[in-house]
Amino acid sequence: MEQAEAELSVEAVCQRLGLTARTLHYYEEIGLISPKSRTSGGHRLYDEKVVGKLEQIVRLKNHLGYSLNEIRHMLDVESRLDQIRLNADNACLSEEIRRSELEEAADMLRSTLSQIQLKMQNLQNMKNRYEEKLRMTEKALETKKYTFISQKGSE
Amino acid sequence: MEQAEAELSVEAVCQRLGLTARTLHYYEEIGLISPKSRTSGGHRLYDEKVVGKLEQIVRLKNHLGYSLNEIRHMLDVESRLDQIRLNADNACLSEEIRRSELEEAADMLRSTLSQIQLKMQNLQNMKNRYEEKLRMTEKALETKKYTFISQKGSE
DNA sequence: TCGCTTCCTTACGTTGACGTAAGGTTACAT
DNA sequence: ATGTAACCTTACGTCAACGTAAGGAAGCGA
Repeated sequence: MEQAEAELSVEAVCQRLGLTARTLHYYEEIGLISPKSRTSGGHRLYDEKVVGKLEQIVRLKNHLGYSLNEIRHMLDVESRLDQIRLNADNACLSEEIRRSELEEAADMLRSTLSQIQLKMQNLQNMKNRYEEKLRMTEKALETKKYTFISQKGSE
Repeated sequence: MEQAEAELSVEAVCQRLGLTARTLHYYEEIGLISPKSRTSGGHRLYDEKVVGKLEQIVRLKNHLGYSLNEIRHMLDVESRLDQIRLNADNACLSEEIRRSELEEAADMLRSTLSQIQLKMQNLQNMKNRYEEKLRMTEKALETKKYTFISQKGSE
């Protein structure tokens, strides 16, 4: 189906995402990512899937303030969901086991979603707060402008 | 105007916010907060203003993932704005200086707001993503339920 | 094959945000 | 006055998330 994807070197991935090699190694150490393969000499080779994962990691970490532990947890849930979906129509485990896995995943998703909801509320509050402050500051600047002008040369 | 506010001990503040004394000390060390006064023996006394500030710090840190450095920066901008507003109608500095301070503050506010905007977008994306996953998981559970029922006792 | 760059592993260093322990002082109820 | 709980300062410990340096192997264009 997919024709052999381009294999990305460490450098290529780092440049595209603004990360360092050390960061990739570290994320691999703690089980967040792993290279698709290695060269005969042991050099890591990544694919586009890893790049997408890394993008998500960066967003979750930098913009949303999740720790790498939390992120791993979230990614684990996602991959387990994919896993379940994969062998859903395919080979079959016990119905009960599959059910409980799905329930667990759903719970995690709901909890994550409520966390996100909370964060959004906080962000909205912050936004309102700072917008108000900005309005006041701009208003102050407006009035100052007038006094400034009227001082320099009236009319 | 304000009648002497209740003075809060370290313990009182910590209990209300779920923080430790060490945290208060640390925040004081790095210039985030400071006690309103001290007892003759050197014990710290806080007021309600500090509590509000701490609440904001906690929100910015835990929910929005800002570092204490970034937070100090934001609080600095806010307090400088208050400062400007205070001696706005009161004693007067040079108009130009005041203007440039206001401009600077406005810039910082705008940059902070755009950061917040970005975070909200990211959060919205995450939310959509996880809602979709949740929907699919729930759908899977629904269909499983039927097969489960029809297996056990049809009708 | 040579030279240069990229990459490997191993391992110690660093920074932020506190935790924790020590040794002594202050506040307050009895 | 006294016990004890809360507090003080000083200082070393810790954990996450990498940075950085060392010494050597792999890739690769000329």
